Amino acid sequence: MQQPIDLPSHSDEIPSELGGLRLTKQRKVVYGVLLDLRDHPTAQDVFLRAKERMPSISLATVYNCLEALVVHKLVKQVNFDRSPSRYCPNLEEHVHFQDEATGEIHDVIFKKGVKLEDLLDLPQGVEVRELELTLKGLMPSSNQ
Amino acid sequence: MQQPIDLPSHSDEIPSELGGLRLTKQRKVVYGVLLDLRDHPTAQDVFLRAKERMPSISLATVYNCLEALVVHKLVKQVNFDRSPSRYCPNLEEHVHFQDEATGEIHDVIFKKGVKLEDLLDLPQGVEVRELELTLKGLMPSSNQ
DNA sequence: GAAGGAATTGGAATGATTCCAAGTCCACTC
DNA sequence: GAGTGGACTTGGAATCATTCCAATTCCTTC
Ligand SMILES: [Mn+2]
Ligand SMILES: [Mn+2]
Ligand SMILES: [Zn+2]
Ligand SMILES: [Zn+2]
Repeated sequence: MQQPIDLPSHSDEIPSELGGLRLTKQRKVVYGVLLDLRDHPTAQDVFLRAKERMPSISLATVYNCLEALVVHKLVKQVNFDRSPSRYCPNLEEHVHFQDEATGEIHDVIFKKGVKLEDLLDLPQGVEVRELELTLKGLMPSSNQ
Repeated sequence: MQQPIDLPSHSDEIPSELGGLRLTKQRKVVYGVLLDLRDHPTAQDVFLRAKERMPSISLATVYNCLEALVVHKLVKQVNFDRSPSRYCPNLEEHVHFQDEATGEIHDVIFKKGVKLEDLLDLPQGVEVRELELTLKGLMPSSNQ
């Protein structure tokens, strides 16, 4: 059960790939789920939502699709401690804040012009390839 | 098999507690393992090293001790993605850098005077309770 | 030195994720 | 427009770090 794009292949209006990723029906459903409600769902959450759109989809496929989307950098995998991974389609550089009152995860962006070197005492010459910053705390409103 | 401190209880020179944590033989062994080689070992690593000092210690106890040390803030639990947690006895505020060439994890401290608010566009009034920052990349020396 | 509560222990259970082998599907070729 | 090959999907089993549990062992206190 694999179907890359539902358009005539001679069309060049809609890509059958996205960032080098072949867009199968299942991958489109999974990606669509993430784009439609950007609440940082777990794989299980995505699975339940995807099933509404494609009842035949399997959990294994959801994991496969999420993995493919992450590898191709269309989606970020977000980890808070060792709880189930969450998935985020926001491609802007950003970090994650979890409201301890509601459990909700919010995107937070860096201020303009901030550089890592200004922040951290990194050893001379290190090349930072990946950065993950997670925050927990309370939002003003959730503060009763 | 639980033994808080090996000193007469009337002595007040060495605490039988540390940060409110009862120091049993096992907890001292586990904490000692972390202090002696600060290479951010996993629970499994700690277990193997602890067994050299106390062959009877169990993995469950190592997990229990690490948990207790973390709750009492004598040790930080460090997570890189979903790999096994690592443990760090460095109480200074710091973040973690993993050298992708060697796998080694290094402590990195913030520059003096850096404030989160200077860095991030946090919504007005949020109270940040926890911050975890992990980096991956290459050290200059490991660069060939 | 008995009692009670906390800590330790071995082993079973958990649960997110990964693995696997079988079945599908599709893009391409002839 | 059938045939092929390779990628993708799927259900179920396996993995494995971590947690749970019930029994036992240890202090600490009375
Ligand atoms: Mn964390
Ligand atoms: Mn990470
Ligand atoms: Zn996000
Ligand atoms: Zn550290």
